[in-house]
Amino acid sequence: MSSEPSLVLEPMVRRLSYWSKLNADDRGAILDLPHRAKLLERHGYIVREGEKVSQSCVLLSGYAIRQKIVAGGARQIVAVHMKGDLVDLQNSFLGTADHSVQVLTDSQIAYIPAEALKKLAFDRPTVGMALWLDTLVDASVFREWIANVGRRDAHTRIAHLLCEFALRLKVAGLGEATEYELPMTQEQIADCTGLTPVHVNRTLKALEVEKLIERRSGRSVTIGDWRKLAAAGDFDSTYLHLHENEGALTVRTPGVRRPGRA
Amino acid sequence: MSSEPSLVLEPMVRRLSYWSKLNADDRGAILDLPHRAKLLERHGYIVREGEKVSQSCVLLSGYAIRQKIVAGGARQIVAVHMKGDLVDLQNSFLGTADHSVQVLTDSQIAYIPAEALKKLAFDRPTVGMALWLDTLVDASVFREWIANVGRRDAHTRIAHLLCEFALRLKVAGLGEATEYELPMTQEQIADCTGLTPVHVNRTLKALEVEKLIERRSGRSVTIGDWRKLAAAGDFDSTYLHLHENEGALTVRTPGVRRPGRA
DNA sequence: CGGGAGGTTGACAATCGTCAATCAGAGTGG
DNA sequence: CCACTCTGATTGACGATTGTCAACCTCCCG
Repeated sequence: MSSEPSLVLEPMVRRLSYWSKLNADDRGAILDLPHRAKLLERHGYIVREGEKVSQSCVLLSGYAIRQKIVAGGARQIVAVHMKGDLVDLQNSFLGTADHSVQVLTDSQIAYIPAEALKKLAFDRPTVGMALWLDTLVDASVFREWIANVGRRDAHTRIAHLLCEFALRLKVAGLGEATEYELPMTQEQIADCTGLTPVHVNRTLKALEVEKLIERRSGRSVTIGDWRKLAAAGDFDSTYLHLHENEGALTVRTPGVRRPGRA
Repeated sequence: MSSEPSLVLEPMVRRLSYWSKLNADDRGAILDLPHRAKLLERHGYIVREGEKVSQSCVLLSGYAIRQKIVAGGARQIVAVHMKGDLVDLQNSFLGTADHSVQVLTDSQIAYIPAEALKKLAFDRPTVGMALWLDTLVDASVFREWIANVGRRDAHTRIAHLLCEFALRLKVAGLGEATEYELPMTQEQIADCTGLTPVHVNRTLKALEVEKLIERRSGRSVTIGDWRKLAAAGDFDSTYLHLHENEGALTVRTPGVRRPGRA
């Protein structure tokens, strides 16, 4: 750690601190990572599917999504990211991007060479483990999304998504869990949930009529009754692997097994 | 490497060698990992959702699945694993299992303490990187499954699954890519694809009528025309991150973008 | 030979998609 | 300040992919 480390990568430090106790040297080493900051406009691509990638990317502000396009042109969003998230470890270590990453809003990002990140990971096991855990939690969220899209109906599916955002925004320090600004259009929600925009619209309306959520101007969402919404969304925060206290909003639904399944 | 390393963990060495060039010391270190081998009977659980986990697990023979149960008892299978796969890095490093892992057939497994694995990973960066890449590829497969379940119709979805198995079995050295024994019942295929067993049955029949696959006694599947099946399944092997030559069976479907998507 | 798991098939229901029109709000330029 | 435009939200009518229910069949195994 020479002289004055830039504080640009601070959100990344914050994020990784969540998984491991980092000492001053660890933090310094992260802040000292070579990086290239950039302001990306709404709808800009961080990476495109199929590209060769050698840089990783941290989201410093704004929102981003990962998406895949299937035959026929339909889109599936496979993840949503917010401030501090390492949005491209996945692609960069594997060399070829198997999906695209796009920002939803004007966003500040910082590119970090994958090699530098790799070196840091193995020079400092504490940081390395934090990075690894970060990717493992991403994977856990992917699994939950498979279940969400595969085995829940539209109503449950959207309620689940709203619960996930609520908790993640709170953990990221971006707002209250029960009232937040959803950075997505209904079409984008549809692409997260494997539904159509029309059906999303109807389902949101239904959730509002049931008083599980309220909507005002723009895309603000207020959760009327967290417990009811979590129950409606079959939401159990275990998969987010939050620290004890932060999953507190959660309702645990005991897993009822369908009788007679091998 | 002391005396005679046991060869029990050989499938794990083979698997990790796929991602990094391991030297003799690396291989020796892996084989020397403390482990407890076990024969698990069909339908046995390696881990159950919600349990505390401190052991990782390697599949030495047989097949295993990861699954989640949603409200109402429906099951979603989120991954299928075969010989050599590290089936529980995901759960063990995170401490609490967010999903269950179950073997489909009688299988030999070996438990490895997560701590030992972690130590190995950071003592030997080459091995560490291989382990990390292994988890990143798992994550890539999860993403593809989200897209599969979210945005493809039943016909495409099942064709895609059959293609994935074909390639993975071949890479694992478990058979020819164009003819293999599917270790799953139709109900399990349904749980992989978010469909019902009845619909899976009809869809398989349709694939057979179209001569994309043949079925004989038991669950053997023969792929009639790989290119056609891959096209029908919108299958592009990029997401498996195989080495150049091994994705050769693949057909690349150029991503047609739906017009006018933000 | 009986039992059971899994595979097949038909009739019918429903969730969700498609198509298309209309509406509301934000930004832009004259 | 006010048309104009564009994106996104909303709604209705209708259609289809997929689910449900239930029966029956087939094979395997003790």
